[in-house]
Amino acid sequence: MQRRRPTIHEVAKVAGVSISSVSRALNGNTSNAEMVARVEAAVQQLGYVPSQVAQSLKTRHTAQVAFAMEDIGNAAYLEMVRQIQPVLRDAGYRLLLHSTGADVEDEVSVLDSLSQNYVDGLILCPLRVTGRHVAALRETAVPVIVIGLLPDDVSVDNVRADSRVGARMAVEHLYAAGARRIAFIDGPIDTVPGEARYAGYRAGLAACGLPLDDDLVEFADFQFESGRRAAREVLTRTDVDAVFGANDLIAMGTLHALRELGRTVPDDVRVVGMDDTTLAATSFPPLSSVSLGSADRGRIAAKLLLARMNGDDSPPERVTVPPSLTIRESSR
Amino acid sequence: MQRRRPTIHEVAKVAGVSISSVSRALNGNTSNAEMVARVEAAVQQLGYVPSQVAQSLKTRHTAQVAFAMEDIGNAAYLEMVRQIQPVLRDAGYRLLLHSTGADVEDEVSVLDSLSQNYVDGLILCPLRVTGRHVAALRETAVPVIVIGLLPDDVSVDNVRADSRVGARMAVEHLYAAGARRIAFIDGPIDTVPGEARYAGYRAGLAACGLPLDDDLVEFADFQFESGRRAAREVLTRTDVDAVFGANDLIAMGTLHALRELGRTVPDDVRVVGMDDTTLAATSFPPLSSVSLGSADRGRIAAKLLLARMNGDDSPPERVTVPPSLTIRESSR
DNA sequence: TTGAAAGCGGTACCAC
DNA sequence: GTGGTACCGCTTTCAA
Repeated sequence: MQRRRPTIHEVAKVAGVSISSVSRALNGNTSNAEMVARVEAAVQQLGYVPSQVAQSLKTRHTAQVAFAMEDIGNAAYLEMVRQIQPVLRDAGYRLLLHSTGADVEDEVSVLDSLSQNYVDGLILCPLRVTGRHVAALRETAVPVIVIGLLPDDVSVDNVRADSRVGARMAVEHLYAAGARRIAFIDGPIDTVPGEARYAGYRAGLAACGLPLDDDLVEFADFQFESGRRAAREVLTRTDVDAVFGANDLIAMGTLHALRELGRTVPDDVRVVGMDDTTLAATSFPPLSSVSLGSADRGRIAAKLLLARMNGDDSPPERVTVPPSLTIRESSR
Repeated sequence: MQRRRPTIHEVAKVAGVSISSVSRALNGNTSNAEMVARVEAAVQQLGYVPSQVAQSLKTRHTAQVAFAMEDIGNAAYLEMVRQIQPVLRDAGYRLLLHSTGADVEDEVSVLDSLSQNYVDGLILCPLRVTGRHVAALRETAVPVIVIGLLPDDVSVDNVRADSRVGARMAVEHLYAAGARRIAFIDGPIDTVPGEARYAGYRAGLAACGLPLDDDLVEFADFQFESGRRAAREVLTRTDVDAVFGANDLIAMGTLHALRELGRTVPDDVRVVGMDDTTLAATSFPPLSSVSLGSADRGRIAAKLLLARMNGDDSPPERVTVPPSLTIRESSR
């Protein structure tokens, strides 16, 4: 292993033709079938593979696209990846994943450098959008699609979810199922999703004519364990006949807390989660969950990016993917 | 956006020096502090970012590493990614993920082309190892680390789990807990893990003095739904007091099948899974599972690869990470 | 120290 | 149709 790779010159020598002819034959820019055959024989014999680095330098095109997100371990991003990957692969692009690790500086540096290097396009899921993000977005050398909220004055293609409406849907569904004391376990209130989901929860209560009771609300950090703790807190503190968890992990923690407290689901307490990850379908009982359309957002972003990389220069698009509720046993 | 990027020539012109000097200043190969300052000012002013493509062509070094696996959605691979990513990033490499989609052709083509292009190294998790894999492995232009089983005569660094021993541990644990009719829901028998786990299951039975009963064995495809179906099959076909699922998804499917059939866990039937993913801890009841050390394997593979890329040419290593069993309620 | 120039491995234009 | 050659943007000798 680790042998030096043959170059186009060696292929040319073996085939007894010029490098121009080799290049043409390899790229289908010749009509001489015999030439193609000779070149291919030489390629075969040498095990030649064109250097994509050299091709990129010349063609200014890397056949790579980056997807930068907070954490590849997050199920929602994972779902996006699974949608983005095939779309881009079919179009001949490799996908490069970049976990920013929730670091804003790192995110900006991805924009600054990654976006200008080695990729033909970038899909970015920013946690928060800072002034530096905006500045960097204006300077990028390649098309960028942002998944998530973006200030209105930034003219970049943008695909967003609507977790506010999604949260409201969850509350209205629980109300329709008969619940009147609907608890809410949110993520951190100082994050974009945490804040939007809380707003949606309040909107849902208002729409149903229910009062906002602070005893029914608790904040966790979008993880299973902290969700369980927060749920225990609320469940022992006040009367509850339904719990809406701000994501599926929190809802799963809630299911465990309920079980520990001897409450049954959905008879005593109904539960709804959010994100509709695979966790929801495999939990016991299967968890109702509001999907924010991660898969759709990923697919749409990929297609949008593809169009931009193909030279589409119509005005920036702003797509909002509507949420949808999947009702399973936990709230039936 | 989409402005043309400045090149080193423009920086040189603005700074009033030659491109050689710019290059030197940027790479710390000069001792003239004033020169560095002038160049940096020009860089700042122009927003210059060196083209990594051009650098790579010259230096034959891309600062990229690929990790090719079956499906990034699989929790075990995800865990590897989370370990590999930081190790490589700290060493200045970007990680490129490639989901092969369980397609052998695709896997080989990754070896053939990706390994020779655009990356300085490759970590590969092959599902099956074919003759073509072996041939491709001998030809690679960059270091490759294989995670998973590899024929002994292939001299490539190899980090492996021991799912055979892991499966045996599961069976012995279930036997010790009192089970005598231990069913096994395997993945496809023609995959490396499927085969190894089956062998481990048989070894476990033998060690416990239990007979091998074909009625107790069923094959699924490592997914939740097919695991559930296969479990139903076995559970309705014969007498069972324990089920060992070849991965956590299959075991989760088994838990659901048991519930549908009105059997309780662990009282009627004990269940053990494999891979010890986050699913195991959040399931109901929490699932006992054999960890194959995915995180460790990922970390070790990354470090091995780093060493190889740094020129380490000692004989190929073969590391085996031992399995470990985490006992939770499902088999208590 | 600094600048000129020769590549790295391709592509594509240009004469022939 | 084919081969010679000028780049792509950078690094790195080599002289000055």
